Amino acid sequence: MEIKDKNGLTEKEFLEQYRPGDYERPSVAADMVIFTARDCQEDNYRKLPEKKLQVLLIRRGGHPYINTWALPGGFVEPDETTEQAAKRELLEETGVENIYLEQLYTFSEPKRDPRMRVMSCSYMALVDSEKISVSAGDDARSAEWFNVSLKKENTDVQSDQSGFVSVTDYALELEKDGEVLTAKICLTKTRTNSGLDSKYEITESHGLAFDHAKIIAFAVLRLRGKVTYTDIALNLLPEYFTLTELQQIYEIILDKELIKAPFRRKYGILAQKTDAYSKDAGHRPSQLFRKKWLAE
Amino acid sequence: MEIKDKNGLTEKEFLEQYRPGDYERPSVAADMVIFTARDCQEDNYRKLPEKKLQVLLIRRGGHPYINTWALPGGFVEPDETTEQAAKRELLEETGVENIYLEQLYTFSEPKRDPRMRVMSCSYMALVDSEKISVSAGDDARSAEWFNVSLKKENTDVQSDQSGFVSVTDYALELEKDGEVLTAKICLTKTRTNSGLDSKYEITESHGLAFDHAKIIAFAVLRLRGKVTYTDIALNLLPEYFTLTELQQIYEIILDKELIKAPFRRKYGILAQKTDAYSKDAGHRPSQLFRKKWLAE
DNA sequence: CTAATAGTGTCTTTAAGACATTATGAA
DNA sequence: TTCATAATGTCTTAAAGACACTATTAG
Repeated sequence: MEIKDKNGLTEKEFLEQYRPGDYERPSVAADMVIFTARDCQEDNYRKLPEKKLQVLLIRRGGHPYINTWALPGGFVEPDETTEQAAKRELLEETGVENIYLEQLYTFSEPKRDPRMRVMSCSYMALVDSEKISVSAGDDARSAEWFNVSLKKENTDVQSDQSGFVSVTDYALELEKDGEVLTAKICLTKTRTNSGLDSKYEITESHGLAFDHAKIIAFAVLRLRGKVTYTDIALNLLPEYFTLTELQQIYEIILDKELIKAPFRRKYGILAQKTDAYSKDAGHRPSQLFRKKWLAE
Repeated sequence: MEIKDKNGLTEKEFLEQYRPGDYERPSVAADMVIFTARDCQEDNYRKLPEKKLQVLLIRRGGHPYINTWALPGGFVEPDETTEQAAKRELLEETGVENIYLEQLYTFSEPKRDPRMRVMSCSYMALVDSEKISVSAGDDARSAEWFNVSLKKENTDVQSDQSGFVSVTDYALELEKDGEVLTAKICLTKTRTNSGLDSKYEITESHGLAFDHAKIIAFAVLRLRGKVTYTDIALNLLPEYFTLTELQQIYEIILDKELIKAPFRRKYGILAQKTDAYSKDAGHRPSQLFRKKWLAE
């Protein structure tokens, strides 16, 4: 009981005679925003090291955007999914496998790459600093970790009867050993009666290739949005950690200080007590915990 | 002060001589899950009409998947973004413009289309039923609204020291005038110590083309996830509505009953009182409200 | 009057925010 | 002993859940 189409072909026959048309197709790349959280040096032996949120960038050796910094990524091969491409790139770039990976957004502005049309299916990866340090330097390319800061600069809301337009400017700053890359991203939300337009625009970008400032800002905002209602933050911690470290992770992602007691009440459920303690801290030792992922 | 690359070319010279390689590229389509919420008939003159969440599907007239139902969508043209393609298709399919549109996910399994490689950049659109009824039938193609139901069937969690595997089965049911399309989607989350894999698989699909059951399930879950902390639900309502209608929208999205008083406390802020009232209701009339979008 | 929804009051339970107190170990 | 962090107690405030009560209309 094969169904035939208007040309009298079965599905099998149709597929055998099918030839793809010769129209223009885009290239598709998988680009990654790889985050980690790392301790900075602390001069005072009593003080805990401060943590910084970092992102991995690669120095471009050729045109376009020569000598600027870009997100790791590469083209999706014919026989792999975008996710497989991202995992492959991640392994090549950092030597790590089996880490948290989440698709972010597909950027498709026709002119985002001056060479030709390249869509970017972007991913966010989270990796703990211990894994990274093991495999650092596997690749000869100059990949470097930059401290990330994304701050809301000002918001302008104009509303009337049928909706509103809100314009928010974000300042992105990436820093490594004194080298600072900056960009400004403007998020415009236009809301009419039944209808919303959300548009990210790069208004300034220094030292970053393509539209990667936008992708990084998007990733930071996604991470910020998810951290309070998921267990995503655990992915930035090594196997054993203290509750203060867990809190530090939240603080660098949300870019604000949190109060200890309620933090532990809320997020303590993400940690499983062990009977080990931190040592040589210059103050009272802290109990070590392991990850306790939320079920769901 | 033009920077030259290793071949001594400036960026401008490089771009002028650049020729894209002749490797295989995927086609990219924009597919849409268009939701609306519509009243069903009610026999009892006293009772309020029940609302149903509906999705727009198009009957396929040719191979592959002939005579099954598919999401509206089409290929992305060389000079447009995926979002512009989605908006164009939306206008062609439903005659409506200027509605809520949100990118969902890019599906890229190499064999998801048996003809050739087609990536699907999927979008979710929300439209109020009044807009739709005006423009219904613009297109000669058989596009129809199906009632949607997505239910979690059972979850199996196996956890050990280093993580867990959770397997959840969802049953998707789409119904129109007695015609029922069904599918089962299995969501497997594999969590190892630092590492998460989320995989959607279609284990059964009757009457739906391609991997569209997966895309629809993804959209319903996204809508469910966002409805409690955004004002997204307002997009499914016409200009004037009652608070009970607002509550009905939440109930059909979340697929559970809500209690009136706390619902109004929480979501009443999304509505602006007018001095009009509903009429001919067979019971006490209700005050009409307009949308009051959240600032942010 | 009746059936059904509209609209609001309030009690209980739970969570969040803010701050204070005590404990502990290395130099 | 001192400093800085660890760990926990508790008071206040705000939100969520549950349910009850009164109001109002068409038929």
